[in-house]
Amino acid sequence: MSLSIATWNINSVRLRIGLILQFLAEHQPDVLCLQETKCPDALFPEKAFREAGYPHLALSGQKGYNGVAIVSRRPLFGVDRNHFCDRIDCRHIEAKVESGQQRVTLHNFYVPAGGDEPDPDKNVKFAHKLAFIEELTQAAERLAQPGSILVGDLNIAPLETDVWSHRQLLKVVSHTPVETEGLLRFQAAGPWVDVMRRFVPPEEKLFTWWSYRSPNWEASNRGRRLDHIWAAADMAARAQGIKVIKEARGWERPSDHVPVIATFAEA
DNA sequence: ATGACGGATCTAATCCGA
Repeated sequence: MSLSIATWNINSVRLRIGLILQFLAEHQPDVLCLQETKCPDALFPEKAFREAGYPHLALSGQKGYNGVAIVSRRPLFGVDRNHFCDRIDCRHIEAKVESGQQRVTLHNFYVPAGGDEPDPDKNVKFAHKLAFIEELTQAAERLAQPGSILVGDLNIAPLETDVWSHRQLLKVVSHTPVETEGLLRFQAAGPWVDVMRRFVPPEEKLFTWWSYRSPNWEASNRGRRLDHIWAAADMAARAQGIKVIKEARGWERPSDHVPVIATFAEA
């Protein structure tokens, strides 16, 4: 038996409920963590998930922006929402799910994008992003307890091979040194294991996001790895593999992010 | 060669994403 966890920045859960149902039918993850749901909880398409076999929901949504959700085939326990940078902006939700004899804690994050200008003195959005990562680092020990998995759109591509051109993206928000070093400090503070890179060597390019603005996303392949699955050491030891569902970028009216699935052996 | 797009919102132009 195994536990499979998927993460997907869906860019509107209501607009793309059809694509989500297709993904769930094809890949049948036990749990799906969504970001950018852009949907108040009262309007979440609960019925569609229930009918697809995912009746257990943990929601933190708001109108128009941000929003995270955990949908599950298995019951969810201990749902909680953390807030960062003194804002209530629906960027974290956590829940526990039964896995063998234990309960696994899932943290689902949507880290601020950070705007265009990578200078915190000129751009308050970038300052917010850096402060958010810093607060996560302060909370790392609490978040990364044994039995924990962290997923989500972290909006940072930390390794050189996490972007199509390391050199050309060094001054582009998502791959600047202050961000990548900050994210790696947060990871080390857990410590968290980068589960995707356990299975895809760091020498190999690996992307989860391709801009809408490139008409020819597949041929030009100017992607970035912005979505991540991390695990505490005990869970990382149980990781069996990951899948990046790249074909989802080519579906009708797609999200600009694709789903990532990780599978863990049951304790 | 970082936008040529695409989403949500007080449907029209604006904010946002990264």
